[in-house]
Amino acid sequence: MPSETVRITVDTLAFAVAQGSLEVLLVKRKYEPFKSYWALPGGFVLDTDFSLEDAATRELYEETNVSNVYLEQLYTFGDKGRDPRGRVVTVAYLALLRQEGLELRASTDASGVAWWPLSDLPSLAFDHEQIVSYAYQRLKYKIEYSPAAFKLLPQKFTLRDLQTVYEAILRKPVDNRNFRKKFLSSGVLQELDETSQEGSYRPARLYCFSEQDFEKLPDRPVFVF
Amino acid sequence: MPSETVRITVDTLAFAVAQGSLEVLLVKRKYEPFKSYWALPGGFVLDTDFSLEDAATRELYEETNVSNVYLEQLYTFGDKGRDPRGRVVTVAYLALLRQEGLELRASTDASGVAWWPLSDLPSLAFDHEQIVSYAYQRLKYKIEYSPAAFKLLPQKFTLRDLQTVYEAILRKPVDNRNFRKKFLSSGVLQELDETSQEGSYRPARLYCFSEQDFEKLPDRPVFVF
DNA sequence: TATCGATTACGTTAAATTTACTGAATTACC
DNA sequence: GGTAATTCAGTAAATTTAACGTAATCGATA
Repeated sequence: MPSETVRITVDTLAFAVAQGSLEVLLVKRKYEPFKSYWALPGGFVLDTDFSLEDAATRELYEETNVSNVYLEQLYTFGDKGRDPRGRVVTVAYLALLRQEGLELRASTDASGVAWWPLSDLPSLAFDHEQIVSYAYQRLKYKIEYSPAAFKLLPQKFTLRDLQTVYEAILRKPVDNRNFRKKFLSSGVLQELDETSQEGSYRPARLYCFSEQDFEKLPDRPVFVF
Repeated sequence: MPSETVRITVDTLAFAVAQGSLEVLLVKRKYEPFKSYWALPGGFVLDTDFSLEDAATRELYEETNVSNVYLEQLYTFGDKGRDPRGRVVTVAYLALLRQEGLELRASTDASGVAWWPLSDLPSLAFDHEQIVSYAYQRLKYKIEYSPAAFKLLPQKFTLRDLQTVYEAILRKPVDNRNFRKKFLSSGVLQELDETSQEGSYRPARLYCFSEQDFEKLPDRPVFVF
């Protein structure tokens, strides 16, 4: 009665913002199916994985050497025929991180790992293009009502850094002054005593994100631009 | 390499509003595990199910005789130990429907089907209580930015009917006049030439929902009360 | 047939928020 | 000491929200 053999994988779509552009982390497949295609890092859930998120964390680490990142479940894909090897149900995860300090390293069953700009992706294995667009949609909404954007920034950042993240994700410029006003009046930013000298102009104040103050906000979109 | 045997089920949490109260559809289990506990309708994904949503639709029909309802994927639960029979990954679905015209009928492996008020549920099998609270959370947000509430109403309805749905889900009274104003000015309601006589007072105008006009709205919360 | 209770339906106003701006302050560089 | 570039402070009109008052319409009642 209980169905044929169904196998479960977890795939992770990792986002980061680099030089004002939104990028995703991909691995190049060394073997069939979809040999030499780029794909999301991921793989089969093992007996030793307590949770699906644990599995996603482990696979991300094994396939890219990336660890310690924010993860959340995205969507589960299970249509017949999405994997030529048989029925495979994939639980997709969304990861948000910074590129600095990473040492990308492909596993032995991959021939490469790299960041790709979302606006210029290669064609992907399986139905991974669908996962990418689903994840991007989610991210766009998420930065409006959650502290998601801060997962893409270092602890200390300037308002310009924060705005760059929003503009990269929204793909449109936002009004400098209204952006600052909305964030400063929201109370989620803690002003630090440090500044950041970027160029031959006025240095920008550094801030850090206050999780506690964020909790006080209503849980509906507050960072809408 | 590809893990132990993992089995996949789809469980559906069906919501409806009856007499101003939000209710969920449950089935009573006839066999172990969790014999005689109430649980969400659902079961194993079969080879014949093309998609996971197809599987959810089929299981809902087999276990409760309910068909033709709105379904959307909710979340996937896969922690070890959530099912005593072994590793079971459950893809949970959210269903929205009306109770009128249904003929609930339990399958042979269940000893009952019934609507339960969300505010007064029995203790549930597996981790189904977690699924219920996740679904309720989702529904609460969903009626703010999506036409979800209309899935719980007949084609023709009064503004009072609509308000009752919102109040049942939000669990709080809403200002009558502001509620009407917001919906009427949103443009998603088409005024009909009919009225509904409910009691010994002024009859209420009937409206229907316009999907097209809804599409024109910004995709952020517009029905917030 | 006039009044009453209940509910639908329409408006009004003050407060809060959003949007589109003006312009000053600070830095490195020449 | 001026210039370019960017950070940062603020203002004012337009829009939206929140909290109300009140008229219109029905069946029931007397």
